[in-house]
Amino acid sequence: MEPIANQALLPLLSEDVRNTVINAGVTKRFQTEQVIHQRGDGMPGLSIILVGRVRFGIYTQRGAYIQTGVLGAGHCFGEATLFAKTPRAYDADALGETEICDISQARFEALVEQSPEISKALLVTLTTRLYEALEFADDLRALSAEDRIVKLLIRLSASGGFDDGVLPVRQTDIAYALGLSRVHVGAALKKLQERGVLKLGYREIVLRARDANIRL
Amino acid sequence: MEPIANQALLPLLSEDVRNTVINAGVTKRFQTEQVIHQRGDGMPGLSIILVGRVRFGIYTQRGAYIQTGVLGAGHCFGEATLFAKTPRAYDADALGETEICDISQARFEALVEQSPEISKALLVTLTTRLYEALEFADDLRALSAEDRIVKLLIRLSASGGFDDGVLPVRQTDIAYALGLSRVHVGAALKKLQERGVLKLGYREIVLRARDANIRL
DNA sequence: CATTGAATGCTAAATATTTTGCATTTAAGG
DNA sequence: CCTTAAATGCAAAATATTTAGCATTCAATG
Repeated sequence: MEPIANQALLPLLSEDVRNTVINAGVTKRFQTEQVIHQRGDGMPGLSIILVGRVRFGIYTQRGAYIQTGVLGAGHCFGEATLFAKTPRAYDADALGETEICDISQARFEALVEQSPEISKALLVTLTTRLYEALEFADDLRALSAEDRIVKLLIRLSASGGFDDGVLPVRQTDIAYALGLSRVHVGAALKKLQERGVLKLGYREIVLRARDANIRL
Repeated sequence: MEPIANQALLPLLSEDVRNTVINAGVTKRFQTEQVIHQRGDGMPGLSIILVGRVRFGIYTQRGAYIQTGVLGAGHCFGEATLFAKTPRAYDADALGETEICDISQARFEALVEQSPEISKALLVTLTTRLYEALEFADDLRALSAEDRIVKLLIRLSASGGFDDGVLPVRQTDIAYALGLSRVHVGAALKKLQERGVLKLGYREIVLRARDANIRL
């Protein structure tokens, strides 16, 4: 799915520091679907998405994939390997052609020492993501599946420059993003279409009432 | 429920800095159930729990209460008012006799400027909490209600010094913490008891197999 | 020690959601 | 233009979970 989280790291940094940070790391390219790292990997360090999007998730014991989230360009990941000293918590793979800048722990620590700005930016990013995660969990309980779908679509619509609210989403994407079955998503979307909230297409959804009756 | 989150802020600070921080704030006492702040409140600043526990949650449109989490002594809250510039996201109230130290935004900024150590500690706390929140959301999908209950009990058991795994929990607490109905929790607990995993009591649960067949 | 409010136990009906399986539609490629 | 893999639509059965309501047990306290 789309990158939902706001407040990416890179835009929060001054141009100078941003360049310094990027130059301190090693940049690698990944093709669509290519694995960036796996849950359990050691290699502490901060990774920054320069281009593209990265999907995070894990496989349950029965082999089902659980998508935890998607981050877009400018965002970082792997903070937990630095600050919580834990191995990578999720499998990560590229959603399109993607460039990742990896900064080793040693390099990162030197950078932070040198530019306190980095810590501040990280605090903003992480706080935003924490509260988004909490809100996501709350919504799971407070909102119906239909409402959660509408909320997701509205966010998506608000996030990127899509013409006329034509969103390039597959129903499967919605199912993964929200942790619902495809069948349930399909049924909910059908109801929403009947209510005139949106119009379904092949690989796309046209959002009619951006502000439906949903409180974001 | 109990404080689940690890890596509280205060223990991560050196004694000096910890004292400086606490002295920079205004400490208030709260009785059980007393409201500390409400969702939407302005007042940016960092709040630190010196004594007791604080429960966070919101009310849905239909009046149902959703408990988002509980934080214990040493933890901080209100980061989002500083770093994300948002109003308080949750209603907060004291779970027992509680002492909260409030540090104004101005004071906090001065402190951070003076002791970079504070930023680092905050990064550790926030990262830990972010990944706990993500894991919580994942568990919602990957684990059955029974497994989530066992996981919660094991964590609780591991967190505090309870004799022989005798946990002072009400079934209602579990229901709130996990977002399940009391009936469902009761039924799941009964099954677990039949399997010999635990023993139910009045206002308490005795955990028999701490490591059940659950992968934490 | 009797009373009482809180906590638990239990049941049945209603709702939400997943699983399975197959049919149909769509866009892309040969 | 035909073929094909992916995406969607749909239906039925199985599960999971909530809601509502009431009975019972427990412990605090007067």
